[in-house]
Amino acid sequence: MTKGQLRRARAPEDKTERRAVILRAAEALLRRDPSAGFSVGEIARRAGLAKGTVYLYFGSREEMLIAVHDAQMDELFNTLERALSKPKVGAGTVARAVLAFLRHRPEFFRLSTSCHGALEDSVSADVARRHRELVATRLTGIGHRIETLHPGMRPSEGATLLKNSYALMLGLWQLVASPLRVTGAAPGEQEPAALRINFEAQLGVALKDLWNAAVRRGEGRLA
Amino acid sequence: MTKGQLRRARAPEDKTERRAVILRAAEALLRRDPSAGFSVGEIARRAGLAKGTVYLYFGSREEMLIAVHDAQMDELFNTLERALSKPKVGAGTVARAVLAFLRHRPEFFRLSTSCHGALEDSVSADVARRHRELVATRLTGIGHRIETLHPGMRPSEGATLLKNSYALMLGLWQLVASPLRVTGAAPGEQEPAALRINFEAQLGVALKDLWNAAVRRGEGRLA
Amino acid sequence: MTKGQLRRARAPEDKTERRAVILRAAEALLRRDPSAGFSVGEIARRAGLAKGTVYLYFGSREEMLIAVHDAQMDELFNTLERALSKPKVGAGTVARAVLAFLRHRPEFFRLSTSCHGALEDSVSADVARRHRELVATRLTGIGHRIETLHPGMRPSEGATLLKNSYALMLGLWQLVASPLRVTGAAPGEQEPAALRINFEAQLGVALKDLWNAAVRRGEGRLA
Amino acid sequence: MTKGQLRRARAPEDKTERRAVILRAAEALLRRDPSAGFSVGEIARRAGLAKGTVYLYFGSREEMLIAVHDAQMDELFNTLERALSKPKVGAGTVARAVLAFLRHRPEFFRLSTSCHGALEDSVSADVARRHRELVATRLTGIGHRIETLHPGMRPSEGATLLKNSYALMLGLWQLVASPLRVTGAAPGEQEPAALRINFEAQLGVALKDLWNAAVRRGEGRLA
DNA sequence: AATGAATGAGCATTCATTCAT
DNA sequence: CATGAATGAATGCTCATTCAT
Repeated sequence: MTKGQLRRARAPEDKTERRAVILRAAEALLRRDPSAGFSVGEIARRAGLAKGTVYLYFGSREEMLIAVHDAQMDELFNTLERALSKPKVGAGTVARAVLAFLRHRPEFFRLSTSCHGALEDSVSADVARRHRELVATRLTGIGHRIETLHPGMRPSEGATLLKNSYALMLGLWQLVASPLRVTGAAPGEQEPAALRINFEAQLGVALKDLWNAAVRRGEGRLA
Repeated sequence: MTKGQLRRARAPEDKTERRAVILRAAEALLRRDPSAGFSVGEIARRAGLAKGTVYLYFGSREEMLIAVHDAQMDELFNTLERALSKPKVGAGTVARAVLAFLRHRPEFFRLSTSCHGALEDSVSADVARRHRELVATRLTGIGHRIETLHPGMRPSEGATLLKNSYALMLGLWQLVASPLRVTGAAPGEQEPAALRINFEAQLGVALKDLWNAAVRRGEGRLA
Repeated sequence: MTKGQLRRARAPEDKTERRAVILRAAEALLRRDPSAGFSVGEIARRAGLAKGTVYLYFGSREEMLIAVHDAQMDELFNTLERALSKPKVGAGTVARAVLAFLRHRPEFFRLSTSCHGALEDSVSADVARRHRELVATRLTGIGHRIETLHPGMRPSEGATLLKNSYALMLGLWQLVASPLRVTGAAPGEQEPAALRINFEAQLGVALKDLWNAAVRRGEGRLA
Repeated sequence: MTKGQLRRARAPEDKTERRAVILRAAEALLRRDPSAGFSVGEIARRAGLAKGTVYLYFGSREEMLIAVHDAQMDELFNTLERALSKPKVGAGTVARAVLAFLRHRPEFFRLSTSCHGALEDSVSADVARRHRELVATRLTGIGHRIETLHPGMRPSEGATLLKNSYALMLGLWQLVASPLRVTGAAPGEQEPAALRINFEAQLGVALKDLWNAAVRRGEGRLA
């Protein structure tokens, strides 16, 4: 008495597609329902698959989360690369690009945080390594591009700048952006002013500070 | 079926002490055993108490975690204040102070991350508010101190600088510091170079960039 | 650091009073807060005593509940005796008296039900016996009175009539009276008509049926 | 860590059967071991299933109890219907049928009492409604049958009679029947005579009283 | 390949009862 | 006598994972 049962994925491309369906469902769940813990069961339901099927494509719940995260990071890196190809790039351009990305992927940092936990305990060394290599490769690549744009920069300073920028965003999000939609905030209740900041504005300014400092350091060496 | 049973905490000081014992146990668990999920049972065991006893001092597991976090944040803020009272403070001084703190509290950011999750769902609005107020108060206070040290700074720019600094640390930790002790890292296995950075060095530089940029902005206004 | 600590009950009458205070608190709790399970802690709180103190006066939670129940049964029996002393008693008089009692002791049957469970498992044979003897004594006494009023009745038929009456009330309450205030009954939601009866009216009629049948049986013998 | 693991219930009939297995286990537990609280764990053990499996078939412990109760009520109602189809039915026939039922389902009223409590707090409004509708439907149906048998009866008087009968049984059971098997009744120990009644005899007489009174009321109207 | 029933370890939480103070 | 801190067994429930079909 099997139910709707999707067409079986026989060809490799079908399998890739099936994998993607699951990832999309996971992403959507993360985005849509912040509270309802992302259980495998719920993800399967949204993907229109049975729970067991998910395990044909992912070794564990955590691997799946990491796969979603990897895909999103890839998107983010692509966004960055596009931004950096524009003429007259500066911290402003980059910040705008990133913020646009975040607006469409509001779950990005939540997921990032979850994955970080997963990488710590429940994931095979292999999966963890693959993930880190992906990040490293892209960081280095884009870092080089930045170094090219700013001749005085030393090798790896570009990647460092990127890491700092990413860190700033992630930390800032955790510190201030997310609490805004917290705990059914009694109507009329307010965040303390010291925390009630404009995530985007503050991020923009801080990114510029990091970026300009790095650029200037490079220019200093040239002079 | 009484076991060892600690001396009963009758006087208020005793109770405060008992509370502290639990918090210390939780802290230690967090620090020592990164994998073993911090269950109430395990914390109680380490505190030498029965599980039920913990619930005499904390309304729920999450409240307890938040209390640990609050205490650690307080420590961090105190560290900051001490650093800021020194003559000739600069980003370097602050960075050194913070790094020293983190070396003794390596679990700090893991806990911070956990609490962030807890604040999102499982905690009473009241507890959440109290926590945020604590943070806000200290941020504002220390922010003022910074503003005083740098006359050109505008009100709240000090707190903003602090938040950015905190965010940077938190994000950087999540990005690079913690993975270093991951999953029984197969001996000989190496982090990709692009990630295998010196957390402390990078944090120091980035903090300085943020700090100097803020200071300079202030000085610009004075001139 | 003992708190308000009531004056110690030294004299026997003080002890009796202390016992009564606890019973009253338990009763009030039962009456007022139908949901909040009657925990020993809550009862102690309402009595203005510490939990341990309660255990000085009652061997266990169940003993306490039974004591409350015994007291209430005594009241009910007194009510009955008063009703039976009136001229021209009939089922109507009795029913009215009982219903008046229930209106002031709406928790009566809930408690009765609880105690029944307690008697089954968690109470010492001694306490159970004492309880049953109390009931038996009063039933027999009042039964005799009824038999006196209706000359044709055989010995013990009075008590039997009483037991049937009590049973009818108890069962009817459980079947229909209590559900009326159930589960936040969605506004507009209605009990099925077959259940939505008037407890008092139905009880009145049924009691009369039992009563008249018994009386008539007696009269038949006389004729 | 798979144990014996029953054959999986794939077809709907299998699932129904599995559900029934659980219900039977719960029933048996209720019947056999009056003391051992009916925990979900124990029921699962007796059903030869894992705890989690039970939750595939019932939303909560209370839902399960209510399901058992519903099934037993259904049985009782069927018994009643059968009794009422016999020629020359009277209270005696009905009483005998019911008593036969109770002899095979001695746990019936204990469960009834438990469910009553559950319906008050811990059950979803939906489940509660479904239960009450079941009862209402059957009561009305059988009530009609009674009304048909006794032409003078008014609509709903049949159902009322049923409710009174049920109430009488339930109350009588609670008052006298169950205590008989109490707390390891010290050998030689006796119930007080006033309580040591013959449940069946007393119930039979009282039911007849109620029944005859109702019937007579109808006949009175016809005359 | 896909399914989804079954599993069972894991965990937070409650509360009657005890006993040191 | 009174207190209330401490206890810890008991229990309902979740959910990632497995595997028979």
